[in-house]
Amino acid sequence: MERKEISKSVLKRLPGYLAYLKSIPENGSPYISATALANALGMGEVQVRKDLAMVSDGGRPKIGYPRSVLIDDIEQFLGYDNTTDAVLIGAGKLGQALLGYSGFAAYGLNILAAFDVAPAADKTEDGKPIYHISQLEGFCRTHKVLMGIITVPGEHAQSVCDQLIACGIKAIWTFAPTHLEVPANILVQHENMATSLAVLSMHLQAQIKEKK
Amino acid sequence: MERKEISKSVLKRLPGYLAYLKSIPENGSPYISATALANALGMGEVQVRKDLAMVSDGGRPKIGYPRSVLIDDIEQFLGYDNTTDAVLIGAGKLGQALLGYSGFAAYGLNILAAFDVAPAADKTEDGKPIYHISQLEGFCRTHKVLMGIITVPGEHAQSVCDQLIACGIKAIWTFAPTHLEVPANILVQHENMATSLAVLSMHLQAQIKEKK
DNA sequence: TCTATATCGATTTTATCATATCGAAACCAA
DNA sequence: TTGGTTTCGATATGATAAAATCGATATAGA
Repeated sequence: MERKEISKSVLKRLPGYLAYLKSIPENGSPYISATALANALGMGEVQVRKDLAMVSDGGRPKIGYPRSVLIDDIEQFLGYDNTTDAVLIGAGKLGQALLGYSGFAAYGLNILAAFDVAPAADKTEDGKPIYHISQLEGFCRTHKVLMGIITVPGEHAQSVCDQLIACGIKAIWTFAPTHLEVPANILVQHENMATSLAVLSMHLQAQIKEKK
Repeated sequence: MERKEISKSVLKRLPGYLAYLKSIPENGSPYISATALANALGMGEVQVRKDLAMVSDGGRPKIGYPRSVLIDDIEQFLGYDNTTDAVLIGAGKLGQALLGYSGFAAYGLNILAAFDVAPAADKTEDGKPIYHISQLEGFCRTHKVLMGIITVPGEHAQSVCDQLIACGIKAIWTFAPTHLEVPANILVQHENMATSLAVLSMHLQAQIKEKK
């Protein structure tokens, strides 16, 4: 399967398919059709079929896709097979929650260490080291880290972000509720709680209004 | 300002504007133009202007929008002015991180209490009560809670989700990495870490490839 | 007072994504 | 073998959002 240009919206749906495919019990048919997937996830079957066609070519009429092949194809496409290393800045509650979440391994993410301005301990409960922020650059250079995760309060996010970029980081995953200014070749993925809340809040308002 | 139909993509951008507007120091001009906002956030000025026109009409040529009025208008539109109550299920690390995050108040979200199958304590450090899951329904009914936050492991998410709906919940914010099956009138907002990671991972792969 | 300029607001164009339709391939049953 | 059914894959249509363009208006400065 050669790589094609892929739209971001397709990309965002792939993890959903993957999660569902993995949740299917081992017994039962080793095949799964795009139609079945669509029904299970409540989506249009055409869309699912198109998405799958982007990343795999194991589909056969009347049969569907072999489940294991499909899983492998999606994982390979998403890069879950070769793990990427990351550092985390801000060992507060959220930071520690992320550090302790073992599920990231399945997505090919490996958080090597955490950094903080005032480390409360030198290791997390799970044994991940916590260093002082001053050691960040040295660590990133020696381990060739390309991804940084920001879990500091909003007012320090930009400064941390600048430091990460200075350390050679190319991709940033931020949980801080502020806009980050970065050069063009750096990708910032903003995990935006405020956005989600806005959508939810909107829905509730509409519901309440409707009831009247 | 009467309410218009608004697209979800506009809705998702509003919190960004709001955060930036609030970050501007109090001194300086009390006015801000759509053009200035666009430059600051690295967006197209037309898009910003259109978005602002949806929620406010205080814009004047050559002047821009009065900052305070604009902030109020966006907040009112997003419903940040009247707080909504919520319950949180799953008092693990992530759950506690969310419980302890004081920033939600600014978004009009008030987490009343947490529930768990095995509460480790009866209160969080911040004084929020943690109850056994069996008390969920009674609590929701008496407090007329409409929003539920799910921070349990994936394998229990669907069951928790069903319970919440049975309690009269209308909007669900889930951090579990699984698809949730719900009736049509219930809104599920999936805070999808896997999706974010896919986007980041994709970017890194492209970067590495490019270098060769 | 008058002109120039910055900005808003509306309209049109373009691009992107989602949905619908159609032919081809593969299995199943008669 | 043959017809029917299911499913894939490709093409075409439609909807939605982003971008570009243009006129109108209010302020600043001459």
